[in-house]
Amino acid sequence: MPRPSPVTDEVRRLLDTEERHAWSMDELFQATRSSLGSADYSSVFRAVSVLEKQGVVDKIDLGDGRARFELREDHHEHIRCERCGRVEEVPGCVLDDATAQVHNLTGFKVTSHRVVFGGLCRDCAPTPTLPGERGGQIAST
Amino acid sequence: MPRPSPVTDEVRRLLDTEERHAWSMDELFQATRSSLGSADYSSVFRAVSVLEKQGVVDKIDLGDGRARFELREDHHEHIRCERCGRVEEVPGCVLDDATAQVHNLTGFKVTSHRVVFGGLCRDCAPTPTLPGERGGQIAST
DNA sequence: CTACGTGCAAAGGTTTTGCAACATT
DNA sequence: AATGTTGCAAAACCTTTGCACGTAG
Repeated sequence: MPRPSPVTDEVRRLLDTEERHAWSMDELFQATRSSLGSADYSSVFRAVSVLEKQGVVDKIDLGDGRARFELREDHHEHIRCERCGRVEEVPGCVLDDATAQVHNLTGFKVTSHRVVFGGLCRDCAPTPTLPGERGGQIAST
Repeated sequence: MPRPSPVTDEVRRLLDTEERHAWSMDELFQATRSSLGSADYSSVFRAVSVLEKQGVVDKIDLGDGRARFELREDHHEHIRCERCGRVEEVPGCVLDDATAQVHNLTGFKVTSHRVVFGGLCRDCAPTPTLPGERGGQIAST
């Protein structure tokens, strides 16, 4: 395997950095290009795709029209500023006390929340012997 | 204002129908075209956009890559079958007992959930006099 | 030579917009 | 005439893929 993988390496390094969460493809692309001087969008895309397949990173959708990626770590939710788009992490699982909790944990003034559950409907669930049980794709608790 | 607005009227009628929730643009388009015999995608799109601006419908993102629309009614979440894509409503706010609750309410075998809070970060929140406090929207844009 | 990472270009899918034609007020 | 609705076509976005080149093993 070719040794020089500047793009892939840099993408991995960036993701490992705690500075930012939920990187969008463009942010990752710009950052990589900035670090290396140049880089192609598709290369960054493929690098991230590989990391995703390897289970190293998760692809998340915050509802702003672009995919975001971050290291697969502890379970947590996200909070996105409706004005500037800043995205931060909401540590732990706060599906309980919700908003108040979130405010305490992030300092954000919570104005909305969006929840989407995933599962198998009545028609799909009763399937004879599930191949291997599909775990939560997007998020799980 | 022109009286004949077949597309807009039909879109509105369809949305008023309880039969389906979270219509995707394509579903709305196909249904409208089916009812009227013909209709243009952009016309349906604009009709929905107007309804959205008027606050009659909400645009929601279930994370499946397409926008969905439904009448702005009581607060509720959604659950989407990971196999067939069927989307149904999860009545009430179940941010508390979460999964168990959802299962009881929908019959779906809940395998995942995705939560995204929206709000104003520390830098944006301290803005002079907020227009009128935004209630729990759905956040998009 | 073989395998893989990269760059370049282009394709796909969905969401938006420009513009002219039309019908009703 | 004025205005809002449509249809048709094309643009804008973001995501994804095909292909050829180049390098290290």
